[in-house]
Amino acid sequence: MARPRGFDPEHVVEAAMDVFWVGGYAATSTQDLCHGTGLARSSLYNTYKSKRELYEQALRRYAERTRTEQAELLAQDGPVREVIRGFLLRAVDAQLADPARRGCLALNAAVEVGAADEAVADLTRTDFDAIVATMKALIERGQRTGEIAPDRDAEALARLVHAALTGIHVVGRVAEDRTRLTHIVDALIDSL
Amino acid sequence: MARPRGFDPEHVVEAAMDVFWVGGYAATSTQDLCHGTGLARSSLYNTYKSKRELYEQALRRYAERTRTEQAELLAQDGPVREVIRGFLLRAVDAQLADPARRGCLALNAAVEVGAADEAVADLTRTDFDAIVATMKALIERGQRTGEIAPDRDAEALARLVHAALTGIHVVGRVAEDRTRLTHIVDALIDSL
DNA sequence: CGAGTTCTGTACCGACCTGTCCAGAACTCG
DNA sequence: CGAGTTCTGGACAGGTCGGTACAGAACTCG
Repeated sequence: MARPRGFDPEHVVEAAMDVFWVGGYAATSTQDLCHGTGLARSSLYNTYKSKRELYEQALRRYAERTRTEQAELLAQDGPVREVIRGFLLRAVDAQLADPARRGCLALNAAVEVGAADEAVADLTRTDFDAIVATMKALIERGQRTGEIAPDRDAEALARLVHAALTGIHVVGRVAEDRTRLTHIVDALIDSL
Repeated sequence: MARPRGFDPEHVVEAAMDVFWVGGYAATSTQDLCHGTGLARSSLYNTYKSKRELYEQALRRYAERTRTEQAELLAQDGPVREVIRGFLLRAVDAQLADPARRGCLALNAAVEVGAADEAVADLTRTDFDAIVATMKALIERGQRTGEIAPDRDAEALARLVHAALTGIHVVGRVAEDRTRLTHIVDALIDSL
């Protein structure tokens, strides 16, 4: 045996995730990552083979987080329109409360590098699809309980809900007032 | 008098816009810009004071383009739901036909740099608001003609339409199939 | 406590980054 | 045609980039 690592790799990925989340991929330097994770260059490169690979790990970590959040959402009971409204409003509040306006890491990644990098594109697609799947399940539940008209296409509707979420995250990146965001939620819930 | 410029500044901004559109801000180098515009470094820096300033000019140029497009859209007659559907479907087709999946420059800018740069944030907000204003006007027209229920909040609905558009542009950056995008359009039009 | 292994701080590498500079070409106008 | 002005190509500058190398510290285990 030998000297063990002086850090927890999980925790490092989490820290790196935050750094990328705030600064994006290209504008984040390896020095920023060292600073954010508390590791020295050599430790970083000894553990992850490149900035790019660490970014992928961060995206994977984020996707895990999304999955657990979505599972919790699915476990909520009560009127599904309220569940969805609550979900979207939490996104609005989180966005406005965050001084860095980080939004959604997967969305940021899709927009900044997704078009030029298939691996990243794939990761973000997975993340998006997880949300869509949850929304679809909720909508179908609503159709069974009679809350939502049964003749509507649940998957299409789910993708509209996801689009509303992207709107919140995109506009929320530059919006200073709450109305621009709550309008999206109100109009969407009114449309279900 | 003296030697005139060997290039058209308007045309240069347009070319720079395309370069930034494909590569984003941070990942685009000044060399890329020289290559894309056909100018030498000194000519670029003699005309625009920095990469950053050229980016702003590109965003301004893009906003102009958006304004004329929106004006044309508003001039279209026929059922407003069809006008809106056509608008969104054109966005879908443009996205899928574009091998670089550029999406919307204003959105890309908002997501990549908007959170950290107030000037850019302001430009993108303006761009977004132009689209929302058009959608609101169309929806109000639909309410007058009886196509759309008059008790619905036209502005909120307009922001939902814009959110649908952001969804198309974001998901379209990484999507390879058409359904993910057309679902958004279908569900939205069905909700108006 | 000593041998063996792994981790880590620091220095370093070449490449590329944005932005500047300047000499000479190109052009206008009197 | 010549004087005066502006444009342009290319070299250059200082800094930062992502990534590597290595020597010595730190730790485990026999």
